[in-house]
Amino acid sequence: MMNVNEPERDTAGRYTGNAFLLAQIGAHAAAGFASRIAGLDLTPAQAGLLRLVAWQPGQSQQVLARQIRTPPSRLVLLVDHLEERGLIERRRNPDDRRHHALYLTAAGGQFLKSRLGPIGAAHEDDICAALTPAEREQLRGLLSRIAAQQGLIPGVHPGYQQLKAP
Amino acid sequence: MMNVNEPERDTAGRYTGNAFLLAQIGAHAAAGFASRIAGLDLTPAQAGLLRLVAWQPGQSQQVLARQIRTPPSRLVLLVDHLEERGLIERRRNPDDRRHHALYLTAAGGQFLKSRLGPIGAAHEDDICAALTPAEREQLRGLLSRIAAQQGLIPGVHPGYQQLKAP
DNA sequence: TATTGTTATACTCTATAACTATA
DNA sequence: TATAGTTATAGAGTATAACAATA
Repeated sequence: MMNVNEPERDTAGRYTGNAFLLAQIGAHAAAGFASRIAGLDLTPAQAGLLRLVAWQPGQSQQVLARQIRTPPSRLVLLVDHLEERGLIERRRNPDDRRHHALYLTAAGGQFLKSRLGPIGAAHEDDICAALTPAEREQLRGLLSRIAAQQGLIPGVHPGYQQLKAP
Repeated sequence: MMNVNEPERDTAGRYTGNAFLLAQIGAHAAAGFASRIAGLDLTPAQAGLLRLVAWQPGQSQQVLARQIRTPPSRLVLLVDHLEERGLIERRRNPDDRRHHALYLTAAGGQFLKSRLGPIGAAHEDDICAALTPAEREQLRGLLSRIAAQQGLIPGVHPGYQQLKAP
């Protein structure tokens, strides 16, 4: 068995451990997705927020900002863009008028279903082109367990915020 | 079987396809690695370049810049930092004095082996904590095939450059 | 004139901090 | 006084373009 103190390397000495492959393929997948949705005038962060609002309608901006680990000031700009396009809307909470609850509009729901959905499916199919359906399921199982063990929130992609060294 | 035109979602409607999981876990792994090597005063890009020079000694900056898809002007700063620390060195090519060939120094080789290596191994072990040794091998097989099919260069992590829409 | 490496400039993105309004 | 959201400012990081040396 391989020495656990040495990272895996191929015959040319290049590092090919799972962590490296995940980072490499993950960046590739993220870049590919960004490229696909650029035609929709959306950044990955905006698309992620749109999905988040769809899953959790009525949340305040503060709550959402904490979930994706981004400063509230950045969230404002993301929300601005989506609201200007009519995909989501801010509604003032009558009980506490400081809060802006976010909701998906009808157009936003339609956009999510007819535009973003197919793009996500095509992207998924492209990334997994090398694998059989059974292998894709197998991969999902392994990745899901890693994500759960690492404490990642399902469906929530934190913007690449830099982590302070402890 | 699942409709291939619909992305995979969990019971709460959250997107959990392989492409999303790869991007999510990949960003998490990259951030974790960045955090680990921050104590060594290295960025991921600098660490990647250091490894690249170790694998391919004597290459010109132009060639290396093309490989990691970064502008030559950015490479200059990365090389500057590594050279100031004595980990790599520029040598003028006597045949064509325009070229600066890059080589690992003895200190650089030592650093790679005794500092970066153990950190990479510990990181690998952390990311794969949820999996058995057999499952880690299984994952490596699946990921390697995806990387090959997607045309990713083994061991080369392109800095997160933005891809222009086609 | 073309190419390598470098430097200079400008731009984008993000975070920090000040500000307004509500409570 | 404290909190939600917003706006303003500043900083880091990166790319584009100008530049100097060499061919």
